[in-house]
Amino acid sequence: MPELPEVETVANGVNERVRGARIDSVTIGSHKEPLKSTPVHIESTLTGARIEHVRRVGKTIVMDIKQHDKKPAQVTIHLGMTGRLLVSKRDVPVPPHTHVNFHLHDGRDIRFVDPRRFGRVGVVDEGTTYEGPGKEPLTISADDFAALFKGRKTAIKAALLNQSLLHGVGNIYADESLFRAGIRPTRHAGRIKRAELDTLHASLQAVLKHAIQLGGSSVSDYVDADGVRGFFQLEHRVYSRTGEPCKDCGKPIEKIVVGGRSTHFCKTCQK
DNA sequence: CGCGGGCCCTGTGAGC
DNA sequence: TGCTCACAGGGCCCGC
Repeated sequence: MPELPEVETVANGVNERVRGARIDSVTIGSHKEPLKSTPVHIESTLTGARIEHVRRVGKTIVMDIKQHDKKPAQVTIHLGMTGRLLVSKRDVPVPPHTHVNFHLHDGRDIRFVDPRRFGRVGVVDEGTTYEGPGKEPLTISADDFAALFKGRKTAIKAALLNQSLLHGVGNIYADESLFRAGIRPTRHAGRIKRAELDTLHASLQAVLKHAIQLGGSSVSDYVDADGVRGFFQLEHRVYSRTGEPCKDCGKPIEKIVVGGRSTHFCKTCQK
């Protein structure tokens, strides 16, 4: 489901609701795929901990927690394609596909729900900090951005999706930023001129910031921590607009496969 | 090491 | 109406 703007929206929403709360206990479901750490490890790290802060690193939600007499630790929550993180009162029925349920001392739950089970919940050892696999798209400099693609033969779209380079960009925002920069998704990353990479750097940051302001993109059923849909899908210029007229030139938007993902672009506007 | 393809899952909607 | 099939915002793992 979610890319950087959606994860940021969820993390901020959950942070506002649960910051400072105490975790009494944790219920963990029977499926093992959604767990990146063992149930015992998750339970021992979370039980009795106070939630200091909830934030985003790449596409991962990070909960900073503190247990009495222990070093700070973190819970990492990756939403995969269909994951949600819901804050509910305990008497609200627990939805199907709830894999981890954090029970707060104040009577609320934080529920990790994920039908497809591509998401993951884990804990980071006390005293270490989760950094994510790559660089932050919102704060990377133009120089560092350009350096990521040097010598890479892969398509620029595939490079944008590579989380060990930049973390947080997914299929929607890769397509949207390439359209706004006028760059064809299939171009070899290493052969793109510096001036074009500077344009892409600016387009990517602008599109991500705009999407965050609008609460992310709601394609199908994405909702934030309050169950509210985002509105950035109304600003999509190419993603999921196959055959529809380009907003700039009027020619139909094309759909191909790049890096194993559906890729939308305008053959006239993107060189 | 870099890169492409297959695979993991369930739910939804298009098309027949 | 009801069924089948393709496809979905992600990422790991494998082989080349």
